[in-house]
Order: sequence, then C-alpha cells, then structure tokens
Amino acid sequence: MAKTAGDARRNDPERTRENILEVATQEFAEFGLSGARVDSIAEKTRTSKRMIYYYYGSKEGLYLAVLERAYRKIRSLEADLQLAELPPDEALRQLISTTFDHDEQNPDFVRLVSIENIHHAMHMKRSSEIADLNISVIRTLQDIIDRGLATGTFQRRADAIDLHMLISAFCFFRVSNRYTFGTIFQRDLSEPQLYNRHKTMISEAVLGYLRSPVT
Amino acid sequence: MAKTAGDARRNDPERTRENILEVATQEFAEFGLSGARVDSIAEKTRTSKRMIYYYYGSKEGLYLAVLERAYRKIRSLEADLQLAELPPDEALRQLISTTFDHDEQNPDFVRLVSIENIHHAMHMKRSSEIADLNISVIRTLQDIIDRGLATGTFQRRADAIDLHMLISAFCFFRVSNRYTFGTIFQRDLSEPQLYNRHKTMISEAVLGYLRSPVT
Amino acid sequence: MAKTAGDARRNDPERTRENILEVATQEFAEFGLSGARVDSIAEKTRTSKRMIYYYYGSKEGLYLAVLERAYRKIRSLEADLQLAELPPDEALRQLISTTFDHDEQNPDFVRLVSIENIHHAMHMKRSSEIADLNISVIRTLQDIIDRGLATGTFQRRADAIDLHMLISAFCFFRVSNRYTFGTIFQRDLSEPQLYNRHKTMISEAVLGYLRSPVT
Amino acid sequence: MAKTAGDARRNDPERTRENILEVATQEFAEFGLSGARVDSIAEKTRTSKRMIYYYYGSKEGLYLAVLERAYRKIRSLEADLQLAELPPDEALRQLISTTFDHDEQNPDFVRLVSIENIHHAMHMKRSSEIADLNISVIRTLQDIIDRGLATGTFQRRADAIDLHMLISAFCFFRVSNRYTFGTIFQRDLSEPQLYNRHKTMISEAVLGYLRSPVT
DNA sequence: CATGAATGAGGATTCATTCAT
DNA sequence: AATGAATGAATCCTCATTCAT
Repeated sequence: MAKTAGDARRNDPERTRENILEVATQEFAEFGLSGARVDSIAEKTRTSKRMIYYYYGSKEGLYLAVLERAYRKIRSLEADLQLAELPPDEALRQLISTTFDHDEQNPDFVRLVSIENIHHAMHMKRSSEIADLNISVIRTLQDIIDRGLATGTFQRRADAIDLHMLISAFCFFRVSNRYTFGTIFQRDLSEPQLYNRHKTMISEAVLGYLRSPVT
Repeated sequence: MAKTAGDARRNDPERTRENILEVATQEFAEFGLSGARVDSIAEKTRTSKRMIYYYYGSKEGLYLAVLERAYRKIRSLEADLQLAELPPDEALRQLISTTFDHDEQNPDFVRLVSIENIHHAMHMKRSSEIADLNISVIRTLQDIIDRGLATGTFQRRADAIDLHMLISAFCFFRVSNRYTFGTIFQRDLSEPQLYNRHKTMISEAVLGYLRSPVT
Repeated sequence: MAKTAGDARRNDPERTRENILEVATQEFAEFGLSGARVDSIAEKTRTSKRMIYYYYGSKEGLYLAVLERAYRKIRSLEADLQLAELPPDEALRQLISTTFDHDEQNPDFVRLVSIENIHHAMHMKRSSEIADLNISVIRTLQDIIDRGLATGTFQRRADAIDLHMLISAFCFFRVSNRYTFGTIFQRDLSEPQLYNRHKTMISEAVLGYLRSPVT
Repeated sequence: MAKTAGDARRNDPERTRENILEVATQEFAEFGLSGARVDSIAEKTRTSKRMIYYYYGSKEGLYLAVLERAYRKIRSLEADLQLAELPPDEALRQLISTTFDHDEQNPDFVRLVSIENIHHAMHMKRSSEIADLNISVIRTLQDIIDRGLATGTFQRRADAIDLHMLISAFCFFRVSNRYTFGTIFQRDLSEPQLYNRHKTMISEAVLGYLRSPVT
C-alpha cells in the first residue's frame, strides 16, 4: 500500500508536534499553566496524551515549547520592520501601529506573557532560546530617537528601552486587562471604534513625550 | 474554663477571617487561582483548613473574598484624592503619581488583577461589590480635563476613560510585566533610579497628549 | 449515637496505620519496592489508597515505615535476651538459636533486608530511627567472648561484629536464598528435618571456630 | 555502499547481543527486575531498544538471558578447581578461598541471585540451562569430606550440600548484605583489612565444624 | 538485520472538599 | 464556633511493547 500524501498521521512527526503546540497554546493561554489539563490538550489533538510526553517530556516542557514558539513568532515580526527610510515621527507611528496590531491580533500571546509573569518568568529564564531574544526593536527605536533629535523633530533624548516599555505597556494592557477593565467601566475594549482612537492616543502620547522639551 | 479576654485566637472570628484573607491574598497573588493550594494557605494561617471552608465555602469563594478585599482598598485610596483645588496639569501629575505609586507598592494587587483577567474577570463580574466599584477616578479625570480645556492648558478633549487607561496601562505594566520585561532586557524595573524617570515619562506623555492640538 | 467499641473504622487512626503497615509489609516483601503496587496495597487494606498518602506521604515513605517497623521488632527481640547467667558456650548456642529461629520465622523481614540491600541501604541510612539501632547483640556477644576466654572455654579472641556476621550470614542465607538454593540442589530448605541439622551445624561451626587455637 | 569488514556495528550480531547482556547485567543488578528500565538499558547499549526485543523478546526474556549468562560463568569457574591432589583440609581451604574471592569480585552476580530469590527463583526454575547446573562443587566437597574422614583429619560426616551452604552463606552474605550491615555497624565490609580476617574466619569455622567430634 | 515513531494500560500522586463530633 | 480524620475524582506521568518501513 503506497503512502498517500494525505496520510500524514503516522509519518509526519513535525506536523504532529506542531499540532500539539497549537492546541496547547490555546489551552495554556486560556487556563494558565496550572489550570490547563494535559488530558484536555490531548483530546483536542490529532494524537494522544502519550505523544505529548514523548515529544515534550512533561507539562512544563510543553508549556515552555509553547512559550518559545510564541516568542519566535514575534521576533520574526519585529525583524521584518523596515523603518529606516521613513521620517522619524512617521517611523515611530508605524512601529507603534505594528505593536498595537500585533497585541490586538494575538491575545493568546498576551495571555501567555501574563501567565509567564505570574510564574516570575521562571521558564523564560531557563530557555536559552527566549533569553537570547536580541530585541531588534530596541535598535530600531534608538535609530528613530537619534534621527529625530538630529532633525529637530524630537526634543527629548529618551532611553530606547523606556520608550519601548511606554509603547508596549499600552498596547499590551488593552488586551491583557480587557476583561477587568471592561467589567469595571462597562466598555468593550475590542470594539472597532475604539481601535483607531486608542492607536492615535498612544501614538500622540509617545510623540508628545518626545517632542516636549526637557524642563 | 472561662474564655479570657486576651485569648483572641478562639474568640475573634473577625480577626481569624482577616488572617485567612491576608494569607490567601499572598498565595493567590503568588500562584494564581489554580496554582494556589488550599492546604498551603491553611498551613500559613493561624487556624485550620476546615475554617476556610467554614467561612468562605470554597476555594473560589475565598478567592473572591480576596479579590473584593483588594479592590476595597483601592477604592478608598482613589476616593481620598483631593485634586479640585490644584491647577489641571498639577492635578493630573498628582493623580498619575498616586496611581504609579500604588501599583509599585501593591504588586499583589497587580498580580491578582492579572490573574482575574486570565479568568476573564469571571469572578469580578459575579461580585456585586466589585461590579459596583464607583470609579471616582473617572469623575476626577473628567474634571481635570474640563478645567484644562477651560484654562487653555490642554488642547485636546480626551475621553476620561481612555485617559485613565493610558495612565493605568503604564503604571500597571511596569509591575505586571516586571519579570518577562526584566528578563528580556536585563533591566530590573524595581530599581529606584528608574522610579523617577518612569514617573516623569508617563506624566509627560499624558500631558504631551493633552497639550498637543488635534490635527 | 454512641460510639460502639467495634466501630474502629473511622476513629482509630492508629489501627488504620497499623493495618496499612501490615499489608504493605507483605507486599513489599513479596514484590520489592518497585515491584509493589500502591493500588494493590490499598485494595488489601481496610481503608483506601488515599489514606496511604495521608499517613505516609508516598510509596517510599510507606516503604520506610515498613522497614522501620520491621527493625523495631527485631530490636526488642534482641534486647530481651537474658544470657548473662549461662555458661559461655551455652549462651552462644542460645543466641544462635534465637537468631536462627527469628530468620526462619520472619521471612518477610529477611526479604525486606535483601530488598533494602538492593537499594544500597539508602532508606535505612536516611532513617534516624534505624540508623540508631543500638545493636545490643554486639555487647552480648562481646560478653560471651570475654567470659569464654576467661574460663578457657574459647581459645580465640574473636571480633564481636565478625562473629555476629558469621552467625547472621548462615541464618539469613538459609531464608534469603531459599529459592535459588532449593532450585539448584532440589532441596526444600524449609523442611523440618533440616531445621535441627542446620541449627546444630551453625552452632558447631561457630563454637569450633572459637575453640580452635590461633595458629 | 559495501559493508566493510571493520564495521562491526552492523554486522556482528553476536557482539551486539553480548553488548546488550553486559549492559543489562549491570542494570538488573543495580535496580532489580522491576526497577530496571528497558529504556535505560537501551540507551547505554550500542544499539537500540528495538534490538533488545528483537533478540530477547521481552524484558523478562532479557533478564533470564542475563541470569543464565551469570550462572554460566560460575559453572566454568567451579569446574576449573583441581583439588584432588591436595590434602583434605588444604583442599577445603582452597575451595572456600575460591568461593570467597568469587563473591567478593562479582557483586553483580550476588545481587542478581538476591533479586532472583525475591522472585522465588521463578525464572531460574523455568530455565532449562540453569536448572541443569550440574553442581560439580558438591562432588568436590563430597570427595574432600570422604578423604578427610579416611585420613582422620575430620571427625564429622557432614552432608556435602549442607557444607556448601555453610560456605556459600558467609561468602554471599558479606557481599549481599554489605549495605545494611555496613550501615548498622558502621563497618565497610569491602575494606581490604577485613578481607583476610574474614576469609580465615570462615575457613576455621568450617574446619572447626568438621574436626569437632559428634557428641 | 535494523529503526524512529507511536501507544494502551497502568501507576504514583494531588486536590478540593466533607464527615462526624 | 471549631476541628482532625477521611476521601472520590481527577491529574500528571511512566512503562513495556509494537507498528510500519
């Protein structure tokens, strides 16, 4: 009997591994590390619980693999940015827009990061892969700041990492705290009409900060 | 055997309840809802596991009580603000400073809110107490915005809730994402020297936003 | 409803613990540490698997408790020996007889010790209780040796621990190696007629050793 | 691609089988039948887990092969003894010395026998090879006894199998119970200085037994 | 002769919760 | 108001073994 192209079940370990990671990503993002159930993950998989242990060794091993995969995605996204040609303020707007959209479109990632913080980033620290995240975004930001100061667009010599935090904080919070914020203020943060308003707000706030003279 | 007045252990249910909540707050903040262990909480308590069930019914009941207690603290803090007399920009700086300091000094609260978001604010929604959180800060902010526009200090008619989110996001993120951010950027966000720099940054960003004309 | 004397199930933790130990002793002696099944032990108990963990924490914890209990029995037996009044050779014969009978009658103990040796006495070493086994038998033996030399009954100043080993070795081996020895030599070592012959043999060998002059 | 003569890895099944047995011997001796892990054995092998099943069918099959190999070694050793020319007591001393040294130098064998006893010699019984162990040592011993009685060196008509047990017991116990004995009496039985003392002791005890008149 | 992928069945352990007093 | 003992139902994980090539 010839192997048909569609019979990937038995012979495509890479696909099996990926399938496990996809399912696990959702479960961990939904319930957290302790809250997620290996049994539940296995059921939603095309394979069995046994294979999860075969490939990832333990629940924590699986969680780490999920985390690494999530960060790998981001890294490639950040690396793709081509902002060197744009004027500084425009480049910054674009960078903010990218971050904003990313978090908005990847609530699983946002939740995984929240979860990892609950665990004191313990797994991330142990991961050589994630720890090495050479955050290219910082270099990009530094370049924007330098160019902005040179052209006089910006007045303030901001620290690139601080600036990244300012941007990230808002983009991240909108998603991470969607539920409590929405409950308290009866406002659905995923409403489309808030989308542009918020993106503008964070952009203007950041630009406002960089433009304002140091007193 | 007569109960003596000093024997508060057996005769002060209020103290016992409070003691349980204190311990539980730390445990839930540290390990999350599923991660926390009732046994572990009980051990650190001056009373027994049985009492937790006696007073709070279930693990979730205890968690909810912890959450309500955490929000109760905040509410009183926000209500204490006396900013009406200050000029708008000064009032805003003070409000931001208060939020900033609060989150910095209450990492347990920040973590509890993160955890509650992982749970889709499900418990918060069910709590009549928390849902009723009469967010006075919004009224305070609205007043500041109005006064700022009237005096010409601000140019932008911002939405008070949006503004609150802008402020909260940064203050909250600094604490909630301390671990992952610290790991990736090798920067300890609790370092004292960052404290003022960050507080200034968020203040200037918000003020910059309000000052800048709408294009 | 008054507690009846017979209703020991719920209210006699000591009896429950003892019951677990009895069953576990048999299972560990029969199948070894890794071979024994917690489920199987639980089934044979008057209580549930959960209680095993409640009382002993883990399979190893249970195994250690079983081991400690086994040694505790021996210790009290050894301490009961009253040999000071007997002539040295008679005292020695009696001591040997006691050891011989003990091992013959307690194959579970012999097997547990064999098992513990397979584990490099790892659990025993960790047990403060067993490690402290103040082996009174050594003092008894030393006294017999000293008296025998004084009276001229013995010619050889033997080391008490060596002598204990000489005696133990034979008594223990008869039981511990019953199966392989029996299979190879087609001889059932538990046959009653071998009992006296073997007891005499070890006695005479030991006495022969002590009596013979050092060359 | 032609197989080269030197590529023994793929082409020497006998060597592969032997390699598996060597590794398995250590693992079974170290952890027992249930304690040993097929995975662990496979990893330490030059081949794969699948080959173990290919050659030995099952874990028990492998264990049996290990056991048979261990006994095969012994048999050849015992057969090599050339004691007929020596005077009876000297022959006995030599036989004891050989047994003593063998056990001392082959702790793996001693442990395997202990393990097999835990399993009631079940595998040994099923093995036609081991069951047929034509214990030449018994004939040797019988010859020594007979000659000793004839020459008047010995007074006691001992049973050859009993005598073998007496000798084996001590030699075996020294190794099999090394760990528990060492722990209880704080004495390292593998110390070189004990070596001669113990060898002499067992020799003198056995000779003392044979020399002493039956009362 | 050789192998990487796959797995069903079981095994140890944990957890929130309740019982009986 | 308070509690020590007890527990059913998961939950994570492991193990010897087989499949397909």
